Amino acid sequence: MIQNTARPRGRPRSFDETGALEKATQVFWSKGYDGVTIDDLVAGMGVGRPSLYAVFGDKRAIFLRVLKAYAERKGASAAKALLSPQGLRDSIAGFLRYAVESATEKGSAPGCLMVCVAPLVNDAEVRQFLQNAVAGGAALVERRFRDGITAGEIPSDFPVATRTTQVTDLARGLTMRAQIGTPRKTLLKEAEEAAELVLLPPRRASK
Amino acid sequence: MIQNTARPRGRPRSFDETGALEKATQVFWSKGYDGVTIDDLVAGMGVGRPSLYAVFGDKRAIFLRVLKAYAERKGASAAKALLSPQGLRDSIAGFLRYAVESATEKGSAPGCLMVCVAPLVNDAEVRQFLQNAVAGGAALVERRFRDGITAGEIPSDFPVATRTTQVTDLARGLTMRAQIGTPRKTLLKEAEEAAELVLLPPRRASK
DNA sequence: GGTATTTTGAATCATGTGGTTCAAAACTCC
DNA sequence: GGAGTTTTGAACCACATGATTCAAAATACC
Repeated sequence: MIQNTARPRGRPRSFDETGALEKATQVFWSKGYDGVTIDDLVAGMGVGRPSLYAVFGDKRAIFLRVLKAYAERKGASAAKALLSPQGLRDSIAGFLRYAVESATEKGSAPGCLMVCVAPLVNDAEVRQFLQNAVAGGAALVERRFRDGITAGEIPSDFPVATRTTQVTDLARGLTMRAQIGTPRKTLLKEAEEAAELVLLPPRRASK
Repeated sequence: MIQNTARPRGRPRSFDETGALEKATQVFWSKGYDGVTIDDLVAGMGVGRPSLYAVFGDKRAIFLRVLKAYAERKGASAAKALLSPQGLRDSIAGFLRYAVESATEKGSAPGCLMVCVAPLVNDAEVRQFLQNAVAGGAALVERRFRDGITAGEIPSDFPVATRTTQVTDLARGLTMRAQIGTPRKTLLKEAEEAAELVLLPPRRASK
């Protein structure tokens, strides 16, 4: 029998691993990648320096773990906002609203780790991860559009691919404006308007 | 009589002031604000350390000068793309194309100093400047829409304010995707599609 | 209780970084 | 050509930062 709750051998850790990573998220989020020092992480995560290196590795490794955990959480939330049973317009608006809300959350820094800070990190692995994450987000939106066609909410010749990148680009724009201090209320209104925009019927092919 | 070409008194400078600032632009652009060290600026600008401090001040002061010069140049170019004599759709598309082109220029880092890096700088004056610059850019777009109404290119009830922020948000989205490596060709196509989107006729008020 | 095992905090070290000093160099003016 | 003026490069300083070491502390196993 394997004891599932078996404690490991030596002195127990004084911190929670995933909890410390969440705190690290806040540190990177508020200071950017290059802006954080190891001392910032030590202070923010509540983990001693030697333990930090032993458990997580150096700054780059910590950021990668933070980024992946963050992407997973945000991806799940975005999927929930997008795919819960509701009309197409509510889905798209919900997606954009979620982007705005998480970028203007009280208690967190404004903006978004993946949209605003990660793209500036000069690291091949971060880049690669970001590109995949971006593609994943777009795939989610695209899927919702296709479901909308199946359900008859939009015509079958709706330009799904085009509108998908437009939704994500608009979300990026809203998020960046959150970063520079645009108030939540303004952005929420614009999220609704953006949803309406991308659902407008395309111009009929002329001739 | 004032001698306009009078050389100043002592040893002449070995660098061109505005030229050095342009080189500094590239340094900040490619490394971000927190990522650059004074040594990076010394190497990139071709200015000795003491001269750098004497003429420009510290890193923050240099960045502010760089940002202002950059904003002025880009603002002028954007205005040119937007307001040159052409149809409304070409104007909007030209604006978005310009955003993409300057964000994917060979020889410069990808992205945009004002859209991608400045928003992350944690400085009150930078923030204030950015907000003004953003408002100024939007005002330019809005003006073009209004001219379009006057010229009869769009109906007088066209939702100018809404579409204006959408154009700028889409531009931000395209620029951020340039930053993470989306190829110019893809983005240029999307710029055209974005211009088409924001010129679609709004839904008629129902009822 | 004693031993093995793991984590922790404090101290430590080498290096990177922001910023200054100072004598020599390169000019103009007389 | 000499005096006055400004810039320059090299050296320098204090401090922040990344990373490691090591004995003490806290636990499980026997």
